[in-house]
Amino acid sequence: MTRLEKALQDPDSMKARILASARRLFGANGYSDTTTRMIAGDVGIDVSTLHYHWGEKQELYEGVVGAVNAEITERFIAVERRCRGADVGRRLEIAIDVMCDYLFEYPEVSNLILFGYFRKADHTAAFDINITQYISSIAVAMGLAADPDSVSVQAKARILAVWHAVLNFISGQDYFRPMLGVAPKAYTDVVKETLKFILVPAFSTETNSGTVS
Amino acid sequence: MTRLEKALQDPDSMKARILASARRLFGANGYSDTTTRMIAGDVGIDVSTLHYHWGEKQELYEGVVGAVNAEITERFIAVERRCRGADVGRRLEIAIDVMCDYLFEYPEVSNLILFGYFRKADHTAAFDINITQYISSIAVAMGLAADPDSVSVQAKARILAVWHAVLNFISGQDYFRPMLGVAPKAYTDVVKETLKFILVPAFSTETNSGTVS
DNA sequence: ATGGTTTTCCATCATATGATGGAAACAAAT
DNA sequence: ATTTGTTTCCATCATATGATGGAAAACCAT
Repeated sequence: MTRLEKALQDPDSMKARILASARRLFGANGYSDTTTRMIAGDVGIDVSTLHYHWGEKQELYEGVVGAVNAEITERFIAVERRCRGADVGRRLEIAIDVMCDYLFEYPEVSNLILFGYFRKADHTAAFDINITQYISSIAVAMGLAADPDSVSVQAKARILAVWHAVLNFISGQDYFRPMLGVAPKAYTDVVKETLKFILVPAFSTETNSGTVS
Repeated sequence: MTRLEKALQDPDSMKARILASARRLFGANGYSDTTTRMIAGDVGIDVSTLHYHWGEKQELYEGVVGAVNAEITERFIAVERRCRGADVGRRLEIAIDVMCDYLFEYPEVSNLILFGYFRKADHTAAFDINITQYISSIAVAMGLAADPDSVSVQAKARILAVWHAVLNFISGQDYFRPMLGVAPKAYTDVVKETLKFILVPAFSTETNSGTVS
């Protein structure tokens, strides 16, 4: 194993440490409000060292997005596995619990996804956390469609609504928690409860075999 | 009426024209990615003319937020008026229709609200579009609480979830519409339908007099 | 130890941006 | 027409930021 290959895997490597700081800061401030000097300062290195390892700022950002994308894929697969055999209501509860736990643990992920909605930059390739690719498989996992190619517009839209509700509660927590007047720990429970309250009846009381795109 | 007073009311006044451009551009790009030169260029004036009328960039942004806040207040009052006498399900439908129509017409409003969630700047006074102040009155208007002072945490959280679902579908429309593969006009209908599908059953099948904060 | 490779930092550049001073153009009242 | 007050633009400044070259330091196999 060469030195370069090692650097890509060792979580203590400089490149990995920069990535970790970048992920946190991009998630907290967005792309434009995060400077390469901020990230370098957070790691405790000079800005030129950052450029040495990652090249342009955009490449670093793409590195962050790529890592987060891989993580999300992992979680979705975990949800799918845990959903097998359960009915629709139970599947939704599992999905809400797993994704809430993940996103509350890594709130920058939620921010990065939402930031992507606003970026003017071309929404191509590795620069966005692309939820598109997951939607259909989630619909199948939730029992809303038989196979990924025959998911109705309605089903896709409903998945999106669920997903968004989760994201906003996470990203807006500093905003909403004081408004609700609950402790940080209680907030996560309120969020889960609210999501289940809203989503489970909607998806349980219909057959969802109605309109097809 | 002095010249100054006139300038504040006339929508063709330079100050008003700057505000209109600023609103559109801040909404499209966010605060940091919108430069005073971009706004001035959009109006067709020099950047110093912009500063002459509005002072610092932040004051201009606060002007935008203030105007949008006033507009939103107006719409909420309209919703409340149109809801009187209807049952919970019908009230939700009215609220969804009115707010969707408004936000689809002025998508920058949705963006400005969501941008506020991320801003590190102190969340005080005139700088945020502050949804907090509306939540309780909406809960009452929707029939989820008897008076604004006794709105449960759960009811507030549910209002938030509804509100967010709307905002995300608007702000993310360039992102989601292609994914759903529907025409722009059809998209608004899909959004309304989806929101109603998800929200109405949840709020109709319970008494909502359960837990109180 | 030595020589080559890799990594890190200092100094610096080019550009973009928020902001301002002052001159010129314009408007309005007398 | 002259004066006074307002508005607009040009030139400019100070700062922040992305980025790079090159010297110094650290690392590593021999």
